[in-house]
Amino acid sequence: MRMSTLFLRTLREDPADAELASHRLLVRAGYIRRAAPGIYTWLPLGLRVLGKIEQVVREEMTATGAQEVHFPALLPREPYESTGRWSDYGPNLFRLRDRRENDYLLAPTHEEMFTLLVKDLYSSYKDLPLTLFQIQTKYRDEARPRAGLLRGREFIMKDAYSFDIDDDGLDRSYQRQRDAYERIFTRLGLDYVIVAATSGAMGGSRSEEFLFPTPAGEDTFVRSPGGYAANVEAAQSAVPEPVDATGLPPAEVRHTPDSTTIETLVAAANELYPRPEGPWTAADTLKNVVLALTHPDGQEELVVVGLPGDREVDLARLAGALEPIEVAPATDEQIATRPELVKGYIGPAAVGPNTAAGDGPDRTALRYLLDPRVVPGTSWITGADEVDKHVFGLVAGRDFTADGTIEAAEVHPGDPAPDGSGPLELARGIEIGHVFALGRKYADALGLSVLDVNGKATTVTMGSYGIGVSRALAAVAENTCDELGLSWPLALAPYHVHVLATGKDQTVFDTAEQLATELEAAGVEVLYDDRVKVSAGVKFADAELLGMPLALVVGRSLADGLVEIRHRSSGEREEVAPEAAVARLVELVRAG
RNA sequence: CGGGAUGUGGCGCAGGUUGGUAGCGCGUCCGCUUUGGGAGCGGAAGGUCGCAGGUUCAAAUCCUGUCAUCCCGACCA
Repeated sequence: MRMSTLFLRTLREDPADAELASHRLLVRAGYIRRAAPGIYTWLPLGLRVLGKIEQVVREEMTATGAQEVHFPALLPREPYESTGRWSDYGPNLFRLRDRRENDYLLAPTHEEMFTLLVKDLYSSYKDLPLTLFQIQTKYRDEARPRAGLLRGREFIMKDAYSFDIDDDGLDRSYQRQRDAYERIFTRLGLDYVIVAATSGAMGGSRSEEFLFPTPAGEDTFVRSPGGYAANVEAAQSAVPEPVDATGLPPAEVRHTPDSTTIETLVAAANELYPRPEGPWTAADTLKNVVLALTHPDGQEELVVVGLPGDREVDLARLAGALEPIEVAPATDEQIATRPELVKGYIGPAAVGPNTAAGDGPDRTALRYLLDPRVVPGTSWITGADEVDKHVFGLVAGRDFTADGTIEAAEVHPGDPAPDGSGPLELARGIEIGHVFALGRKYADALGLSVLDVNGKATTVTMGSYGIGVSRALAAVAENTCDELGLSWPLALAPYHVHVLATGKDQTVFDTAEQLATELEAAGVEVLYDDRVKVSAGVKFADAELLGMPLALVVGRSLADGLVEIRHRSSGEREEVAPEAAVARLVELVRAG
């Protein structure tokens, strides 16, 4: 490609609406243009990179035995109605009407369509297992698109779906996809972390996310030195051993005036009831928080969650633990509907356990759920269900029990991993892939079954596997760029070698032209900067901004019989004779 | 949906408080000079100042409304 004719305009200044390096540089380097919030146009250079990423994904998917199909992005309402997602997806779904007032949507993901397609064509266990995939444009009307390609409203996604007759088959299909994902992200040169994820609204047995670690990421995850890793929403707490409570004094109700918060309670305890072994801390208190749940059928329920006073409720974790039930802090009005709840002084005595509560139809009973760290034998200061009164030395298991445990407390850095693999650290990442053992939810909802060996109809079990392709492109850019510009790995770069003719000497241009042609003939992808009247400085700066992994500079040193090869990522330079340049570059390109 | 900010040639911005012929840098076009780190000089094109009302002799500027975009949060694959 000759730069004099390439459809490209680089920007010297950062676009005002771009914050993140990848976003800024992809726009400045002329790879993408914003068309609408969260919606981008692919320019020639960007499209070449996108094509290469798609190709890597396609090759690895095909290698697993998956077959490529392509669905429309514009879909009718009915299939999404039958799985409930027409309404479940809420405002995030792009909806539209045709001229006859029929409802359509721009697909946010295609589970329904894949399921129906297989139902349409297959009906025997002999047809399974089957894995299909597509690389498709997806649409989600995000409340707040941001960071360019990293979180768009239109984005390109590879989605694959496996269909198996039984759970063992699903396990194998899942593992095969998971392995392929590791190969794909390795080939893309992307750092990634595999974390346990919540199974989410889709239900299912097993789910893992592939995260690209970056401070700009929107997911928080935890990991331990010993290898435990989980999305913070799915992270399990390390549960301590029960403590022997024999010999602990009986609980005692004490006067604690104006102590409606953990902070004031600890202050009151230390002032009025100091203990010899050191001051009371928030960790000695048991905080009971009232939450309002909304069930999918619209019913509301209040629950009380008890957790150590040095932790806040993490609503995202709680929501993850209760999905698809929605969660919100209870309002004062809601708390007032239960006379036994004395705000600021709520204790286990009033709320738990309630044998009538649970998953039964009676949601008027107040459930009491405990943080897993509140194990039998631990002793707490907690509310006495009376204004200005707290109870000291209330022992779990001896003096109170609950209706169950729940992961609702925020995770702190340094908390032990649940598998004993060391202290947890918290980090941010962006989801670039998700593998998901769906099970039979969609097959059930849409009636996908096949006849088994005995001629009996059996519901198919499914997995779904996504990769954010356009997001991965941005992640690679983010991962590799520097202050000068983009810097692509050879496998993804729009062109392998950027040939620069610098100077005004005609022989420079002739030589550069000839070398570019020879490189192309040798199968190397070449971007040749043949622009005349453009200074060397401009060409160097553009080459660094555009980020081809190798540059061949033909210029000043040509008079001495030398040309220069530059390595974009390392900054390394080597000088070779023009006759040797092609062979050397071919060698570098072949080496990867 | 809450909080904050911003809308002025293709891009980045000034001007606005004090109303009076719309400006700067980059980019683009023409000419000459330059050519290893985003060149110089001279000339040129390009803007209903987000939109709609209002105040005024006169509005980018003041008032009212409205729309849009970005950032933080909530939410979210």
